[in-house]
Amino acid sequence: MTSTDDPAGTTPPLRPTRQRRAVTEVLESFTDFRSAQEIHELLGERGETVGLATVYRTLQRLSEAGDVDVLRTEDGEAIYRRCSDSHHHHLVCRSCGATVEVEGPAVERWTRAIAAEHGYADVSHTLEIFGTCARCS
Amino acid sequence: MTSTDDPAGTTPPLRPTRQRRAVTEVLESFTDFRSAQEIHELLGERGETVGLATVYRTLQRLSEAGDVDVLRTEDGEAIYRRCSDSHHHHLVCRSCGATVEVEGPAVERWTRAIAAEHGYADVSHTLEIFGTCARCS
DNA sequence: CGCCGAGTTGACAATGGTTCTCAACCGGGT
DNA sequence: ACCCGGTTGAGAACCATTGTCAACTCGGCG
Repeated sequence: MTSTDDPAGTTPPLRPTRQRRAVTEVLESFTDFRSAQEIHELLGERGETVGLATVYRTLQRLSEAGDVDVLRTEDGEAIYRRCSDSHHHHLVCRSCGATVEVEGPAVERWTRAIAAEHGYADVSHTLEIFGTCARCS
Repeated sequence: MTSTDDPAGTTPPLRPTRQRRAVTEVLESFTDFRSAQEIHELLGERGETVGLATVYRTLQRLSEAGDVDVLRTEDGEAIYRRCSDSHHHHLVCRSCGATVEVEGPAVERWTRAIAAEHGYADVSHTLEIFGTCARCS
């Protein structure tokens, strides 16, 4: 739809720079989703100097390449995490934010089936459940 | 966690003004998701003069009240639609954006069950499936 | 019927995440 | 060592969304 195509096959070279390495390394240091700005801070704490713009650009590349998953928080912020950890979803309380991590083989199977049915390959998905927790209702 | 509480019980009165009526009417005129700005334009086309800020505020109230569903586009824009249409999810091609609407009673049941199991009430969820469509792979 | 107070509105400023710009820089093939 | 194109960083630019605040409206009351 945009110009994200790649007639040749793979995207250009992609040079392994200090900054890119730093970002992918930090991505290894946590397993949940973090915003670009948080990642930028983590880099700072590590003593790595990487421009915020670069963090955004790198994260963008990585997500295009399918190396990181991207999600949007309720207020529109983008959050990232490296792909393929124990895959799970979140059950979040709308009013107090309490979160429970849940798994469901059935859903995993279902999404794969649906995707296959429509000819989609290399499937992934995001699923968030919202509700009011016992304490808040 | 935020200040979205309501010690009294229900949110204040909520006056039925021309603007609010206009917004809910426009919401009836389409069944898919539209951005606040698009809704604002639609209002203009209808000859209704409603401030953009008011559209945002109204949409916010409506979503808090559970009268409209909110979603985030991939680039962080919020899109709205009045609730309770045939509930469905999207299967999106990562590379060309081609989208298919899919349904799955099983998932609906599963999310409700999981939520109940953890004591969460008033459940809703978001689910997006990503993959590479036949044409792109 | 006119008056009043709280809820609402609209024009505009302010926010804040994300992207763009562009000159300086760096990696690596020759 | 040299060059060229990909990369970076600082800051400006974007743009959706929210805050501000004086003017306005609804609806109950005297």
